[in-house]
Amino acid sequence: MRLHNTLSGDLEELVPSEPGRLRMYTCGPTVYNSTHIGHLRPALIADVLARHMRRKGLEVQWVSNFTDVDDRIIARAAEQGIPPSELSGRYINDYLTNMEALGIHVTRFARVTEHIPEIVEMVRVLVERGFAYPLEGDVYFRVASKADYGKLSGRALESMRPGARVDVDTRKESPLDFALWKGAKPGEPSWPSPWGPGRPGWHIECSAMSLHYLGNAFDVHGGGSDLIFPHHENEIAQSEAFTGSAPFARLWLHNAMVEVDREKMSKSLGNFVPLTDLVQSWPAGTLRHFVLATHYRKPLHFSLQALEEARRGWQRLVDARQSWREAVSDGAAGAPAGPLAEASARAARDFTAALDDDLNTPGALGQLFELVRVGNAALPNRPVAGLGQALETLEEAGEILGLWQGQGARAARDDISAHLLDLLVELRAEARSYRDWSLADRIRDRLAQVGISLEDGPEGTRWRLGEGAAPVAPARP
RNA sequence: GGCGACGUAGCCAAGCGGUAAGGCAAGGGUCUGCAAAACCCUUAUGCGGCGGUUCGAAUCCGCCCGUCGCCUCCA
Repeated sequence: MRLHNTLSGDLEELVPSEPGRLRMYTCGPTVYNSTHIGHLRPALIADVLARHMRRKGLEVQWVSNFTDVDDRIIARAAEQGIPPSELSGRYINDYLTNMEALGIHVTRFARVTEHIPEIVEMVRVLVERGFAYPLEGDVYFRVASKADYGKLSGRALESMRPGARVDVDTRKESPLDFALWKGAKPGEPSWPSPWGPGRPGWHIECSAMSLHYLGNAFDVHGGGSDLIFPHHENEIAQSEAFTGSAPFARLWLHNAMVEVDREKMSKSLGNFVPLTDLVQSWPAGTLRHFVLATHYRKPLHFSLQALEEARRGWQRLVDARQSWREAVSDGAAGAPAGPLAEASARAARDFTAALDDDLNTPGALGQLFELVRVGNAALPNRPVAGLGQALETLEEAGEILGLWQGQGARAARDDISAHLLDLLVELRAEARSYRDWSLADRIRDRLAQVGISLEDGPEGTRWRLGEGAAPVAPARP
């Protein structure tokens, strides 16, 4: 498959350096605040990439991180009068809970505080080789020591405006030099090091942990586009200085930002909805559909209306899957041939081709909707030739996108509630046979109030769980 | 000021040189006790603007306009 590589600016064929195994690292959150859709996007994109590659038969090793020691974590913990580890633990838990609900499974999460020795060793080597220098308990990376600094973000050293947004630290050799290690101030969490007690700077953790778990020159490194500079630029500089070889990562995958009212959603702007609120109010499949309906390199516009539209579109796919499943288990599937079988083969092929083309999830979704239209149209005339293939295609493709996430439990038909529902449907059918429309409508209306919809068809009444969505609005700064 | 991404119908969104997928919304119809769901039909001579290359451009090139991001907090 082809993916856009930020390093080259071009689409490149993704060929794992180690046959049969894809090594991937994505930057996770700095855990000082709640998880939001902006954090979901890179994780979900990597998740779909992982599912797609696994379907191709590759083993995928996906590592992500929690930056759990940082200035803001320390500051917020102090505000709240709790230890930094308690604050970071809370938000790590928040992130993991949401990822689990959304069906995103990282192979390994790495926490900075659990990899201090690797980080210290890396900094030590960088100092030893002249790429970094200690300064009053801190250690800084010497940007001037790397001739190719700026190659990821396309910047020339002299073009940057030091101090544009942050005060320049005049002690440093160059304003662009960045901290690998920060000496501890009183009361701050710290670890021993050759330069005195301190903690890692912002960028070094990703280098140390990705190299530790994945080795050098791994296949894909991903994250939000706001990390290109300085975070990923600095990761490249220090990693390649440390290993003495390039590339540190072969392909750099960056997603565009999630926006609210044409403005980036971010923790610092405060215009975000905690992901937990969304996960509680919307089906996981809806949220996945919402994010995947926009190509990862385009800005994603967040709004409740957009979410509701995503929910309706997604519901169409879920409904088709459900009615096809029922038809197949009723023995309505016909011969594995004919127009629907052909449409299924075409949809499966084009779905895969779309994902192969720079992870074109919107195009892939379009293929599924097209298949649903053809399949639904064929459904009334039984037996339905090709229905088996259509269902299989829909199931598998939906699985790669994770659209069925969380559906299993909701749709369970073998619990007490389901039996009670069947009883109500039965009683209502009796009322209908007496043409007692007011009673029939009352049952339907009351069930609708609790989120269950009844649909009368030629073969009886179907019930399904609707999705009541509680309103959730983004906070404004 | 520099670097980068992007600009397609009312909204969202594919398209990567061969004559505009798909979703949502809207209108009409079939079905239904009424609904819902489903299906059928309708909705861009047009792809930010102006030039250029080409037999042919939403797709390639140039300039301009606009939006967003980054230029040491950010996914």
